[in-house]
Amino acid sequence: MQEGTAMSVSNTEVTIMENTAFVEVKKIQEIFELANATKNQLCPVRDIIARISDKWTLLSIYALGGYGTLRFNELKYKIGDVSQRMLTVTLRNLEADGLVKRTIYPEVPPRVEYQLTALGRSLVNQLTLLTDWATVNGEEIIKYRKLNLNK
Amino acid sequence: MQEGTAMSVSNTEVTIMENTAFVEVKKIQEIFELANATKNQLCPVRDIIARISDKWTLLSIYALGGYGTLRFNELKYKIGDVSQRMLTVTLRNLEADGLVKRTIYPEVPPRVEYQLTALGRSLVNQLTLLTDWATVNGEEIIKYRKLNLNK
DNA sequence: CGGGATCCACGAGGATACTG
DNA sequence: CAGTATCCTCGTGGATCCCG
Repeated sequence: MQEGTAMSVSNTEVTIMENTAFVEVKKIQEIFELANATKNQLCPVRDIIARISDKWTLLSIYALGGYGTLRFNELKYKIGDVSQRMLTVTLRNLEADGLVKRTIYPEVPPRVEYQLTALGRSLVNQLTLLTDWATVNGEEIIKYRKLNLNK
Repeated sequence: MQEGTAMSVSNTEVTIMENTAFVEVKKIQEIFELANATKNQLCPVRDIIARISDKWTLLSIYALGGYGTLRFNELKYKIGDVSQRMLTVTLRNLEADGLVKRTIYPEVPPRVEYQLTALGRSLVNQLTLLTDWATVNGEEIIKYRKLNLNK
């Protein structure tokens, strides 16, 4: 653990392997090494994560994942506190990324329906796992947070 | 569940079930209904997701997940383009949430080491799945994005 | 109804300088 | 080395009004 970094690294890896699959650790290291090689560009992954990690994006994907097809105002109502502008911007981005399909019905008054594409649906499955994690561990995090608030 | 949407909803659910497990869809719907009942508070989940979806938070967790134990500047170097201030803020938040452990060695010059807690490591496993998804589908998203750029 | 366009406030986050 | 403190910029995102 002191100055000989070679030994401490291998010790660290052993410790981590107790809780994280070794192959996963390797994968992460490769991503960072790739990022170093290409000078501060954490491959498209970073860009993708940044995009979907947006607050309204996440909620929009969830809503469409949970309810299938929604009109603009239905979606707005489901999310609750999103402004009309931000929902529009969010949906346009999702459409441009091929995650959401937008269908316009040339009626009066106009009707527009949104639904996830196959790509979008495959993402929901991943995000659901993350939500499960947050549901299970949320309380513990809140507990820590309040604990540190008193310091 | 509103006026005449009962039929279209069940049709929609059938369509979705082809690609998403029914139990997952139900879970999402319950979350949104809970959010409605409690007036615009998507339970702690939303708060947690918002917190970890921060750009530097995500990268810090990944770096610590991939390399185990890192000193402040090692971490800064791995991430690459994070400012020293934002890394400090990010690590303080992660520490307050119980995801990262901060160890100070009272030496001169001072040495501070960061590593994930068990809670943090369990999160890495979830995030890795998300990264896998981004790795597989990243190209397709970029493709769509460029396609729409020409419009 | 489902947006587009515009204006503006505010807070995240970068740059710089200093310190235990 | 690992921060803290201060200042300042710039983009996100809300409010408002208008349109097809």
